[in-house]
Amino acid sequence: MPELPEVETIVRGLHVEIAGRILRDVWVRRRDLRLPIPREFPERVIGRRILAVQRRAKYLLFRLDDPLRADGTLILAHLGMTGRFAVQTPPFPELGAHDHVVFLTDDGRRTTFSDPRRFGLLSLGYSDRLAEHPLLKDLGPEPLDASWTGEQLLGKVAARRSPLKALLLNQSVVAGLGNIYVSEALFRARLSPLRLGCSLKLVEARRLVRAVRDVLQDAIAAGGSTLRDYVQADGSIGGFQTHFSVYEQQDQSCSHRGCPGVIRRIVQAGRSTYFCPACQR
DNA sequence: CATCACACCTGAGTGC
DNA sequence: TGCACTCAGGTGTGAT
Repeated sequence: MPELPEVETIVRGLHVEIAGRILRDVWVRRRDLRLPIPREFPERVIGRRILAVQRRAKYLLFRLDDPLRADGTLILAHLGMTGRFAVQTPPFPELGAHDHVVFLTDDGRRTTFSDPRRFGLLSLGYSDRLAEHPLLKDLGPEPLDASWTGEQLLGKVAARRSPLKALLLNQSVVAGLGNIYVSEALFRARLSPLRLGCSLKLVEARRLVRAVRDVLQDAIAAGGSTLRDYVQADGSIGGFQTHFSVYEQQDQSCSHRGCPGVIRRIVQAGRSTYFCPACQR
């Protein structure tokens, strides 16, 4: 489900709600997510204070204080397709079959991690060794960082014979994009998802970088996109799904000024791609 | 490498 | 109502 804008929205909401709180108890009701939750998870986090909630790619990072380390422990979470975090205030609703982990905080509230499909994960790491973490070490640059440039992108894809769609989905090329925002960014950059990496010119790579950044920023400003499962930390839905230019817009006319094209849906590597064959070249 | 099929798992929607 | 089937914001593996 959640791509960078959805994760960023949830992270910001969680930071406001639970940063500064102490974890009084943690219930792991089901361990077998995409990766098993470590057995020592509760003992490692109970009693710790949440210092901050941050994001790297599509991972949520909960930084915890830790009297045993100069720079502490952290919880890594990935939402997969259907994962969600919800901060709840008493009286608490009954827990459901998909509420796999419950965090009780010292303010009397609780935060639940739910994930019907169990493609998500919860793991542990150390703040001072983030870059070496097995789940993070191969991730590419953050697209919203100023250090990610057209030159940087071109350096990664110039020798590749994969289509741009696949390259942008590849988290080691650039981190955080998923199926929605790849289609949307390629549309804004007027580049065909079928173009191969090795065909990209510098001006096009720069255009693509700008388009990726613009669409991600617009989506974050709208609180992300809700198709089916995604909700913000407070349970409200996102707003960007009404701004899609191409995603799930097949047979609609192209929204680029003066373009006579019609949006098409194709399948690349088993996943839907939406684009305008007329203006995306 | 690159591409594809397939796997993980559940729920929603559709057509008969 | 039931059943079969398709599809879904992700990621990883193994075959070719």
